[in-house]
Amino acid sequence: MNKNLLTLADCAPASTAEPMARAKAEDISSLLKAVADPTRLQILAMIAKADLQESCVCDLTGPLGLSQPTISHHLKKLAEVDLVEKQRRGTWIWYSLNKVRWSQIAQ
Amino acid sequence: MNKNLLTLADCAPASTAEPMARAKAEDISSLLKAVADPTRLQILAMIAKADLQESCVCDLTGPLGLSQPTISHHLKKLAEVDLVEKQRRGTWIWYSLNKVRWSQIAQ
DNA sequence: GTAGTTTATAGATGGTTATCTATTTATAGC
DNA sequence: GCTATAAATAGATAACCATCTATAAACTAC
Repeated sequence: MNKNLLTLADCAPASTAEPMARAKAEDISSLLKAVADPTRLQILAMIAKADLQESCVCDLTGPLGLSQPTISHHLKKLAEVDLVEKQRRGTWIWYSLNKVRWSQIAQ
Repeated sequence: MNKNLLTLADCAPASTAEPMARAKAEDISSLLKAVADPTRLQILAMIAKADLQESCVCDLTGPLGLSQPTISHHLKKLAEVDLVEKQRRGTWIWYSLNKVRWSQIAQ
């Protein structure tokens, strides 16, 4: 591909390099997908601001105006990519940010 | 919410703080959604590695194994959030990373 | 055990999206 | 003008996903 002249050369790839491995792209994508939801961003922000930086499901339903199963669903998505951790204490389950994971991501 | 005792107190929000504004969460989310696709990640990586760090649509179809309209669709998504810029030079349209935008995002 | 509370799961539904084929638009060279 | 090529757009389709209601599971207190 000639970038200097406006000739109609064949449009061959500019680089012979392989594209980023699909598996790696999908790995990064799955992490980003987990965060690329406005409700989950709000959940993460709420956990970060909460006392002891942890929240239970019932802390989040009211302020976010969503049902309990919906909040559970979002927390599960965040836990699947290790962005949050859960810890049961009695009746409640406390969700917190997985700081090891977050510092990894910050690279 | 009492975190020290296992009493069945009412489950009031731990913090009286408002959740992150929905509009802000949706803004961030739309940017992340644009990047949270494996094909678009591959496209960005290919542009970054290309000569002069720019690619045309036909540079990408072959290596990624996708049709021309599909690549155009993905580039449009990336352009909508200003992650890539387009510049026509004759028959081809060259896509490059919007470096101002990327450095903004790096914060 | 029963009753009450918190969270998870199952199933349904409407909206979004990644992909394709077919077509149109824009440009270059004749 | 006509032909060829690059990219965008339109329309269709299948997969995915955020949300709900209803139900189950786990735990506490009695």
